[in-house]
Amino acid sequence: MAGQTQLSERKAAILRALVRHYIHTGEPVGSEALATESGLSVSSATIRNELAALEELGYLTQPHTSAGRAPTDLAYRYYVDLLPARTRLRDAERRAIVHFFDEALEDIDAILRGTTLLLSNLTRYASLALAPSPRQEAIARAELVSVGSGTLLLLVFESSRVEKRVMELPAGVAAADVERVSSEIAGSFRGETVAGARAVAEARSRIAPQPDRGLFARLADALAAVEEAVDAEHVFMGGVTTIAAHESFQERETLRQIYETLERESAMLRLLREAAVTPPVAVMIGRENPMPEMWEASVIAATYGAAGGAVGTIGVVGPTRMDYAAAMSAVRAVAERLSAAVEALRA
Amino acid sequence: MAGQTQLSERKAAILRALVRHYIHTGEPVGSEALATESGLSVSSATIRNELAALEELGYLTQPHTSAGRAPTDLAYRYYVDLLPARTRLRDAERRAIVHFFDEALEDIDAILRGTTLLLSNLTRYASLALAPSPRQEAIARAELVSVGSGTLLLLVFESSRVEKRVMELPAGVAAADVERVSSEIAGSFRGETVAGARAVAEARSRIAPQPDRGLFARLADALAAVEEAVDAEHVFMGGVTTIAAHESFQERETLRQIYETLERESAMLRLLREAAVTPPVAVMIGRENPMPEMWEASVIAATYGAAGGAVGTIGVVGPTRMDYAAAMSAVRAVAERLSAAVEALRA
DNA sequence: GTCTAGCACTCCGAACGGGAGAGTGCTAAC
DNA sequence: GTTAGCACTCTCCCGTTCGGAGTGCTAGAC
Repeated sequence: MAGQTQLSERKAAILRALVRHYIHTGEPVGSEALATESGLSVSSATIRNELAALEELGYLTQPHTSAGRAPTDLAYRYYVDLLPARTRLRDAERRAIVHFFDEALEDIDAILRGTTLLLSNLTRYASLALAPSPRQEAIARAELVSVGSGTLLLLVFESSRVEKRVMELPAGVAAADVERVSSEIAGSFRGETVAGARAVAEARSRIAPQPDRGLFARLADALAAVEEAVDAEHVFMGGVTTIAAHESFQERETLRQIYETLERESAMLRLLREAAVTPPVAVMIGRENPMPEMWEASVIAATYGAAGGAVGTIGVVGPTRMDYAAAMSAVRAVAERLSAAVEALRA
Repeated sequence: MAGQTQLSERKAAILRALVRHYIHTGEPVGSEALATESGLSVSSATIRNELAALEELGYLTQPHTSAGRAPTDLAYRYYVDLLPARTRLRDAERRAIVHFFDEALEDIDAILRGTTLLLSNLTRYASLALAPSPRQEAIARAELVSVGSGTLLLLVFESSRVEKRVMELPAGVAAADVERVSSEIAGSFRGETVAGARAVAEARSRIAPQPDRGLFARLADALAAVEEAVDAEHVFMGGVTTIAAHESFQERETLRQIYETLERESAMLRLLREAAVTPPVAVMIGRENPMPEMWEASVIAATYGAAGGAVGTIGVVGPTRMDYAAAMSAVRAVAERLSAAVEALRA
């Protein structure tokens, strides 16, 4: 149960070999197999003793007395922490990534949508991408547009992202008033963040003459709503179905819960945010996850973004028995390329 | 195998009772159960004879010789075609629908997103919503906005939908030129459809003086791209996970295929389009579906939209053993309310 | 003291075989 | 045409058996 103890070199070697083996086969590993694979020249009996010790330390579990051992989350954590900082991708993977980013670098949303597909093709896990939040971003254009249904507040950010919000107008506001306020905010919101724009609108809602006053109050409300919505609205997912293929998720219920959690965008938001605090690649294994529904899954995440700009997050979700080495390098490589692509978009 | 034969009244009654029973229990139905439930006063032996005949006609299958019978797609089709045009919703369902549409009638995208959740809560099936394509819709505002990454073509439609497209500018175009063309299209695109706007841009690209000429050519390209993208980009889904709960989808592979198909937006687009040709509610049962991956599933779809405006589609996807009566009335009721809501948005 | 060979033991999972239950098809009588 | 009766078929469940995998322990070797 301790787990913090420094492992002997031999225990470490056995543990590494076991995790590697288990990730590969998915079957509990026996002492015999480890004796040949670990590279140590000791007998299976010795391995058995070490295995019992490792189980005592909390690294391993036994499904039943006469089965081999499987890694616990703690073992995966140990394994991941010792993984080399960067493993080489396969050529095919490199090519897929390069090829993708050579193509259409249109619009950030399109890129991210594509990125999720790329990532889930590379890893065979579900993948997620979070657009950089424009909270910190400067507004390039703000205006009010009259459409059939009412009046639309339109915000265009420097990253070319567009946010819109339908506003209810207070009574007694004429088209000309809307027009006037629209050209006012075109000037006064430009270069501001959403929060800044809201402050401006609030200030004006206190001092402007009617009917502008009421209009500015509504504007402040709409901006507050944009601030709220801005994070949630841009989560992209891809390959969610691929994880159904992994036999770790045999119980329908686990799978259903994971799907359901994936479907709740806000949950994913939180997940990626929490996961991606450790650069360059963050790994969250099984029960390390704050959400109990995801305790059978692991998340690998990395942030991306142009230097000095807002950051977004990408990641994959798979079974705890995951090919961490491969997934981590894939996520990392894609994040790096994606950062470059975002950088290019700004130029 | 024929299936087109007119069924005797008694066969029809038995078939109806069987389908109803099977939808309820999911178990093959025996002659005994039907004898009591069908309302006919005949013995189970008679029913057995009729069942054998119905099987011969292709309406029923037997998992094995000593099991009851289950409906084929043909039986479901027969059952659905005889369903009353409109069945009453439960009070709780009515209330859920009314309640939802009383709330936030903000923005069409938000409504549709909510609608998918509503529908899947009502039916316990996966649900889809397709936004009305703005192909036929009038442009309320068009403009060019300079952002960090380049120039953005921004189109606001009367329904408050916004489409954007990043444009590469030809060499030798100054900010002032963009400005000028932007105010020109603000006037000339207004009230046009996307196709109309493209025609305008094309015409101008032939006769305008440089540098506007090149700019209009790019504009025409961008508008063509918008036309392409406009259908695909607005498919909403909800409750995709709920269908995992239905025991009809026990084989993981079937479920995976369905998920995968649902994930392919273009496939869903096609599906809903094809499904929703028969008003008021279209039903596509099992193998009636053009895509083999969906042969284990049924789709119920209905169109919605403001009178005279573009139509969108909503629908649900569930197992062929589906509560058709309930699902059809739910889809229908939601589509009607949704039409009213869309109508209200326009006013 | 550490390692190892050997062995008894445990447990799972596949294979097997009956027995109950559900439902059929058929036959013969009404 | 309908029905009671019955033999038959098939599945599903349950208990049993049995081989295999892998363990823990002990006693001896280094």
